Amino acid sequence: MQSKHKAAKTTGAEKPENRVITSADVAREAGVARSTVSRCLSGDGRISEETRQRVLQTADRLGYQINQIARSMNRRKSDLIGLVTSGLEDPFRVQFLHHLISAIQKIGYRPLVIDVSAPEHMSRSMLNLLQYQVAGVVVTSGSPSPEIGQHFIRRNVPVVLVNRAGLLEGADVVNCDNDTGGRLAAEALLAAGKRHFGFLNMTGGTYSGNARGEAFVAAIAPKLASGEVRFSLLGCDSADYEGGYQAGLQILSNRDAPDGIFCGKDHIALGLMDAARFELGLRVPHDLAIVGFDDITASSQKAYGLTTIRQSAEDLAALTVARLAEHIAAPGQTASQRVVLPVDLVQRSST
Amino acid sequence: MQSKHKAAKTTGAEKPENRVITSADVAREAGVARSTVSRCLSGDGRISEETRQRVLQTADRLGYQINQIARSMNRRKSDLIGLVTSGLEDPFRVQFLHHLISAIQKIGYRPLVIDVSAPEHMSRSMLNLLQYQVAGVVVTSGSPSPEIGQHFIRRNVPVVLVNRAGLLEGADVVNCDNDTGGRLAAEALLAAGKRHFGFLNMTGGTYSGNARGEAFVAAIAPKLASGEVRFSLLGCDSADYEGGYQAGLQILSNRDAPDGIFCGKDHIALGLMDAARFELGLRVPHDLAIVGFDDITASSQKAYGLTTIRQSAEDLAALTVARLAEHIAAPGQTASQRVVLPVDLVQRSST
DNA sequence: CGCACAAGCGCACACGTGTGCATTTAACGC
DNA sequence: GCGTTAAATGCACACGTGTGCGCTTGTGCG
Repeated sequence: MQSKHKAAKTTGAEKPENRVITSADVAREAGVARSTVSRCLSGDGRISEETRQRVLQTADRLGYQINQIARSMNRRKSDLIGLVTSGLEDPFRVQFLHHLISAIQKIGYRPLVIDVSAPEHMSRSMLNLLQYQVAGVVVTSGSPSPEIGQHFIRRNVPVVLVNRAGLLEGADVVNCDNDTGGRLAAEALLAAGKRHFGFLNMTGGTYSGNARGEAFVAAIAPKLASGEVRFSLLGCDSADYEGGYQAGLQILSNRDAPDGIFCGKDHIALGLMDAARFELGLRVPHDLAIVGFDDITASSQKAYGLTTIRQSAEDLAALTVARLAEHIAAPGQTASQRVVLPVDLVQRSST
Repeated sequence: MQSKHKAAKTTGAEKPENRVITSADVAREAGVARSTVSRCLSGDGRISEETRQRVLQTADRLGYQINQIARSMNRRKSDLIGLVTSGLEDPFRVQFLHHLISAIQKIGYRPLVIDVSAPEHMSRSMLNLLQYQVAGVVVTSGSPSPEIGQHFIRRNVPVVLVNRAGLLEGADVVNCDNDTGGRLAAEALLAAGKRHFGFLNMTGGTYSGNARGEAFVAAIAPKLASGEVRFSLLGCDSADYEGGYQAGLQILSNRDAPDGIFCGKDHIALGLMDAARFELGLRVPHDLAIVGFDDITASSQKAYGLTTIRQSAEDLAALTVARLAEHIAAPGQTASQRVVLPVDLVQRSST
């Protein structure tokens, strides 16, 4: 080994093509110590502008690429941010991730995606993130156990939950305003002149879905009590187009079906709408008014024109990264926070 | 420093909560050398089953998580696979990434996503991947310069291009069968009784788009020469719904518009279809037949029913990972390969 | 001209793991 | 019982970087 190194040195630039350039190479070439190179790169310490320029220029000339692995090793912290998600099937989540990845890169970090489609592996997968010395974690799917959360807090790794239940002690939570959303949906359906309401979401449902449904019911509670309106809790098997479609076939073939349905997610609403229009011959919104939640891109397409509660994926991502950045800037000193993203009603042709 | 360590040792298990468990802790606890722990974990070497069990059990009990950063440092190779993509706006790319991430995890690796929405940063961003000692790279967007590719080949890092031009010497290429796709599209439109064809894709276009258009033209070339049919090359500003929609408004308001249009991607086709149906009052497929490419999930929804050329995102991902796995198993010894994924026509109501 | 002080720089250690090689232990044959 | 062999294990170095601390060099003041 040692002799090999010496050989490489003595032969000079004979076989440079297969060697990886390290900071030592840059130092030698620039005629300074390796530590000086390091200080130039991190902008640290007391380095003369002249030396600094020379080193940076040399590094560039040699095509030096810093070894992030070695740097992470030394710092005991990488510049990776773990993204815990359950696949890319949910269109809104994709939109969110799109902006999130972009925002993470913008603050100089890299996203490390973990797919936890199998919920039983959730704990193991999240712990695996610690193996990469991640600088932070964003959870967009699944509900991490409090025990898992402790591991991250203990290591001062900030965790942000997005549109999830805030069970996790010490974790930040970024949520859209489900309460207002549910209320706006109720108002929209009331304004459309409907009187028999339904809330359709995946059976069992998620935290967000349940919160939206409860807010919806709370908003119509007075009229419900007076018998002025009716309400049915509806369920579907999956939280997507197909789930909404199948549920629509079943629910709407019933003679006493609701005429105003609020769906927990847009994708479900689109399936419901297609079942109503193309299978059961219902007119939307005349026979059935529909309100969704999220405002995914498909909802605004002419073929649908879904009235929905809009939450901005971009703002949600910005808030998430802002929380992370704050924790990273002051490790262990920033109190966890709960942030709520405003929503608004987007009126289209389904109400 | 040294004294601090000693203090921690002498106080024993007094403050274990804030220390990160290393393999040395496991070794001490299990009464073996640290190297033995390492050998147990990697399944390497000659370790008695008894020792092995005891070590693994101890590791589990202490909640030991191997430090991947340190491991990568030593191996000079991480278990990360770089995913070069340009955002998550294209639905088919999202479907592909979904399966790709899943498949990558299944072979024990982790995806590191790099967003190269700004094409001018492509080179820099790809080179940055080398900083993480990635085990491989998948390029799903942009066209890396040959010069960049050399850096990866030199380091024996396999690169797979997916549905991209195969300019990159030494890189593997996984493509869907654009030629057959273009031909099938032509046959479908001919069978629908159309005679004035168009090919709509983003102006300038991508490698895939151009290949599809050329194959389409080639398939109708004889009839074109005999004057039996006509052909127009159409363009739109963006490769998405909005692009197809705007192009549709402009193209179809023309009196001499095509009555059978093949689109480079489904998403464009959906926009075109909506413009035709809801803005210009055309009947699909009576007045205008449309064929797309990809078979994204939205295309099969009742509101669209788009006839399209289907490529399987899942198979595409499987082929991609298979190529990577082969290169990783035999570094630098596997010749680069060009793989073609079959496509087929999915007949729906738009033809 | 001598001394003090500050700025710039280099030495050497640490991070946690993998692995070649030497060493120890156990088993077996004569 | 001893020598030989193979299996099991431990030692120590290497990977590339960040950084505390001490050394060198230059400058200004008395």
